Amino acid sequence: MDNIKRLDQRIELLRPILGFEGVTFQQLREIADCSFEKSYSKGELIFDQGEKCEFFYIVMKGLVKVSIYGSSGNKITYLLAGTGEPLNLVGPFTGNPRYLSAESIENTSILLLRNEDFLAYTYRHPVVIKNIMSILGYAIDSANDKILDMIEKRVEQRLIKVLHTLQKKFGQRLKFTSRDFAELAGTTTESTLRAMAQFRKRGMIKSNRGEIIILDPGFMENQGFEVYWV
Amino acid sequence: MDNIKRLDQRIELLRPILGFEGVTFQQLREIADCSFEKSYSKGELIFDQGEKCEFFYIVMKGLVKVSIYGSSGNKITYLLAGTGEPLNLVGPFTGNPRYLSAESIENTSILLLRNEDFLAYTYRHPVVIKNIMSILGYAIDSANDKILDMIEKRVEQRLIKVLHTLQKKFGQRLKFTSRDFAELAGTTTESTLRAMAQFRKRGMIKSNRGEIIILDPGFMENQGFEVYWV
DNA sequence: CGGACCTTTGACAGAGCTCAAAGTCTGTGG
DNA sequence: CCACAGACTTTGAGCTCTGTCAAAGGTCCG
Repeated sequence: MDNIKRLDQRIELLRPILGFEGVTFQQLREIADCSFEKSYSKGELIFDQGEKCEFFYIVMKGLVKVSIYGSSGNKITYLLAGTGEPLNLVGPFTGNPRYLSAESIENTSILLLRNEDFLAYTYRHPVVIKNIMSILGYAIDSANDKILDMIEKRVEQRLIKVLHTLQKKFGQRLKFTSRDFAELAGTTTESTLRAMAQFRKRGMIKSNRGEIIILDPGFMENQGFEVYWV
Repeated sequence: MDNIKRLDQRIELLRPILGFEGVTFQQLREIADCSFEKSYSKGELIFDQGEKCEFFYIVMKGLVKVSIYGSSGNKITYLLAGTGEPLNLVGPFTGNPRYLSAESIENTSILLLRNEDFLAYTYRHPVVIKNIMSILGYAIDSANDKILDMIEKRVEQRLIKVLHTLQKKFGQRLKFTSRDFAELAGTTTESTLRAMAQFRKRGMIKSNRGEIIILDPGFMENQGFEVYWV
């Protein structure tokens, strides 16, 4: 049956995340049972800031950008979530709106769980709570780190850090536009393009429309750069 | 007995925080029983970044500044914790080091609980988990908001926002140095001093060494400024 | 084909960081 | 009780990074 197959897929998606490894198949099945899927095409809005949170979202396929808009049209990217990554860890607990919006940047399918279903389950597994706390800790540390970088690092250095971060997560071929990089580094598209021109001159990268290829992965590694958490 | 009195104090400290209201006296007593106190004089380091976390810290009396240091000596303040406020919500769950250090900025006494004691207790009370998640959510949103403000707001505006925030928390008389304000707004002492000179000219504030008095609280209220979470 | 989006580059201006020097306050220790 | 070192405040001058505005060409999609 196709339905069974689908359920299996969901179970395999859930198992490796948040500490669900230790959980029995039967239990995972229960939770997978009351989940459902939703598809979004490239560029579609998944949720917007200020909306109440009713569901817990996990990316099944594709790529999602979670970001924040400033009052003068600026935007920063807070999280890039791929397969198996959750979009909103806090929301299900409070149900309250957050200052985050999520947008698919590829064709994406999302697994949704009602808050209650996710929570009922979570409360029974301390290790899941622990892992969520740990992730939120990283998120906070990373955000604070970015604030510091805004103060003491220049655009170029922040961009190298962004490239390094993305390389660790996605490999050497990064299919993002300069605007995407700018939103990650907290700068403008123009400054990003200028910096990229520099990097190209130095032989650090190669670039086509909508993608950057990192030529010398070792270089950034050796710089002693920390990575952000995205 | 003095000991009984002390225990009562601790219980009264714990009750209003994190959703412990609903908890019976007996249970609070249990947890207060295995806590202990520690005193720090002004300017003392309570914990440093990179240390493992063994205890959950709550401020009993005084004021604590939780901050992060950058590689070139910069520093930003992440949290100002007064009576009843916890210093490290994530630490007890993971035990892992964070990028945070805490320093008393008044003579302070802290209530400490071993991670295990705090957690054992917490896991039994979903409302506590929920409240912790909620606080962490605010912390993340606030940090992201600060990043946006670093991009699109000028030093003056960020400082007004900081003053507004502190006013809400501490009232019109703010006993902080310009360096403290700078660390909150993500700028330098000099720029802060210059901005404060402006505010003084405009009749918004009055200032002495080590304190700022906000003269027109309504003004900031009406500006439609959001506040940070500190 | 046309519009939308992305890239590229130039010129310019200004916010604010840095360095510097001097004055003021405070509390610690002799 | 006084002196002095350290911390805080104040203000100036200069410089530079980078955001803003602008113009033009390339690419993709409907």
